[in-house]
Amino acid sequence: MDVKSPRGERRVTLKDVAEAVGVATSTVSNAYNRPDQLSETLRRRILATAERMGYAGPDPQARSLRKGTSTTIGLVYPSRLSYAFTDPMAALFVQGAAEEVERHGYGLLLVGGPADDLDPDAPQGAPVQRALVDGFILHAFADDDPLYRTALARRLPTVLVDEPAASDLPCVAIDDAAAAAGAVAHLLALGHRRFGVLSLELTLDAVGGLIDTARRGLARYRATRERLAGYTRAVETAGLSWERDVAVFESLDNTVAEGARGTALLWGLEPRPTAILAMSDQLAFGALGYAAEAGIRVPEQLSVVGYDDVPSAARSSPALTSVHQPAVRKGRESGRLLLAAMRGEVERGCVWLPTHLVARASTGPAPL
Amino acid sequence: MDVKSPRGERRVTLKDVAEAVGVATSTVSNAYNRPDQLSETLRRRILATAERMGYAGPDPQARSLRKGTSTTIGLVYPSRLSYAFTDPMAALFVQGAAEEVERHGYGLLLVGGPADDLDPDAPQGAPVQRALVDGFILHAFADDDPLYRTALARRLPTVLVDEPAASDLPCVAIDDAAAAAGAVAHLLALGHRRFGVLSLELTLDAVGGLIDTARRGLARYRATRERLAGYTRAVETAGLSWERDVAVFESLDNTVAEGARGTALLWGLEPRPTAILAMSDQLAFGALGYAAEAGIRVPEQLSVVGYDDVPSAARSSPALTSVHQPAVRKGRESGRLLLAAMRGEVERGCVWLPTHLVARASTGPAPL
DNA sequence: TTCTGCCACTGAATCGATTCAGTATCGTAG
DNA sequence: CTACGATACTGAATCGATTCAGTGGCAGAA
Repeated sequence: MDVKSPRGERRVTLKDVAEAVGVATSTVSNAYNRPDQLSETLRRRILATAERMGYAGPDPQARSLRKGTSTTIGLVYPSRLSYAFTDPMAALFVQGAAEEVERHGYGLLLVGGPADDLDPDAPQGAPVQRALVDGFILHAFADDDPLYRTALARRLPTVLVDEPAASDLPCVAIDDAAAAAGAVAHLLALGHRRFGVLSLELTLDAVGGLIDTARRGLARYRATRERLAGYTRAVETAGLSWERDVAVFESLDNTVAEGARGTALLWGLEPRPTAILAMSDQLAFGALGYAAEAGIRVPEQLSVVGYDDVPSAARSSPALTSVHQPAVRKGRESGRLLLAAMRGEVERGCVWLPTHLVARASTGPAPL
Repeated sequence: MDVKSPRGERRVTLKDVAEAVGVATSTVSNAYNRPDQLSETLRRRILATAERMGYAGPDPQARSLRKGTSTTIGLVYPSRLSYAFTDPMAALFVQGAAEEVERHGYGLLLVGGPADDLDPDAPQGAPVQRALVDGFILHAFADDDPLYRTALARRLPTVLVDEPAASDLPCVAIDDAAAAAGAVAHLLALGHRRFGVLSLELTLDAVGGLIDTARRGLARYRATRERLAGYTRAVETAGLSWERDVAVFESLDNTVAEGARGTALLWGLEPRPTAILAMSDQLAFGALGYAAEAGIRVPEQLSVVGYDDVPSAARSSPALTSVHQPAVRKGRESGRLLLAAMRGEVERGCVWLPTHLVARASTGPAPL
């Protein structure tokens, strides 16, 4: 009947221990949680009995219900978790968030979107509805992602990352438009006049491939939207045309393979771009990979600018020029803001983190 | 009084909704969990009322207590989480574990060791004792880590990763000794006769720096121990001396900086090693970094072999020769085994995953 | 008409702890 | 000798749901 205990032994509870020792359940509870409330001798006796009986300690679930807290914070990704972690950026962000929350005794629960190929007898409902957490960090949602509303419906303290469009919730972000414009400025200064953009997904159901000007305005992810806006502004300020001089490839996911595929398409255009603006280092690595494979010399024939500046960008060959953003700190700030919100300290407005361009060997003067 | 609701409105419960609609609580519960148990009209009315009252849905904590499950699995690291995630390997492992468990509707809770610089009024006790999970994946513990016992004391289904020494629990691992020996064999074939090892921590309280032969035998982490054994075997089989021909640097943590520091020390030895055996790619990147900085030509003057073969190893300059291990698959297998164990399917013995050496540009013939 | 079976819903027990007001005991001070 | 304050422990209420054995009503069959 009971699958969990094949031997049929019912699980030992605090009550069992209390009966065995001959004290009230409250006393056993105190033995674990408030040692000052009972004599040291009794406490030792209780703990020894518990040990002997195989009592696993106060059940976290019961405690959690009674105390009204789970000392866990939820980190929510719009996609499947396994997609979120294909980019080392994700690890850096987690590192920062973990650093902040674990210092305050909190655990970090990774929560993904609903899976499509779900095991038929898996529990129903979105993971975000079932998550045992005291607060949420919502990471880079599309404006119209239904999961976003579902998460907010939990009415828990919440922090938004890269998604300050919506509302009066605390948030953490970078000035993506300015950062993107900076990347263009760098290339303009090197004489580039024709660009290829390797874009992240624009919408929940990304189409992928080279996209027309109309679709460029449809981005539902704030970061993507802002970066495109930044590119546009910088390009047009320089007297160039966003439509004529910039080709945009929308990738289906943030992977090296997609970056390579996009670069192949962009390189096949006529006239061909002299520089690639990638929205992540993963995509940029794909560009470098395709170039190496196709015998295109970087930066002599093609310049490449990444985005994020993950640690390995400095080690690639050629070393990748990239827009640096403080990933670990982003995680830390998210955690900090959430913990503050949970203490009831309302922090209004966004925390804007600085970025800067790191010029390395993957960019150079435009070819004639 | 109630910090969570600054406006003083008590939180809305299922009972409140039931009263408002005029039905039993069980009916409201059914409206959420068993739609077939009530008429569609009543269900709609209940859901609408709940929405209007600002009911956040059945409380996960209460549900969790009642149902006796949390649909969450815990991924436990011996150190602080923020240390675990300094290596991209960690992200790949998480990716695999997440892929497997989220497909079955489970969440993934990251659990770290107890923090030292803890916030004074953080909840007491190790996070592992408070974790709201249905099972544990224990990642690369030292044999004598007390946290290990604490985790087992929870008496939950458990899977061990890189730690099959202990017991009859299901586990996932690679043949570290053979893999390490393979790295040595590659270098021997290239004519190398004098080696420097960049080792991971040997014990919970690592000392760091160059270590003597006695300490080499003290490794408490299975992976580290096995790799050292593999190096030893390969070196001695070739007629060389483990003590005379191999210097070992123990790093304090798995970072590029430590790899560089270790390489500097090894390079300063007399006679100097012609090849570096690193126990992680992070350490190996440190070796490459130091070499570049010190003007040491790789592989002409010094060969470097990494371990793990993370994706960026293929992109470094020079491209890193490394022992490949299937990190994502390791995560997947861990998840799979744990879910099986939770279903009561006992799988005996370890799952051994294959490794292979990937030779790239960072290794070459030994200098004369 | 009576019986059977189904549908839609109810009530109470239960999950395993924590909390807090309250009681008994005892040493000490007045 | 009484009163008082500590100290050590008890008992019952409570957290917010889920579950399951009922109950009543109604349609269709006998």
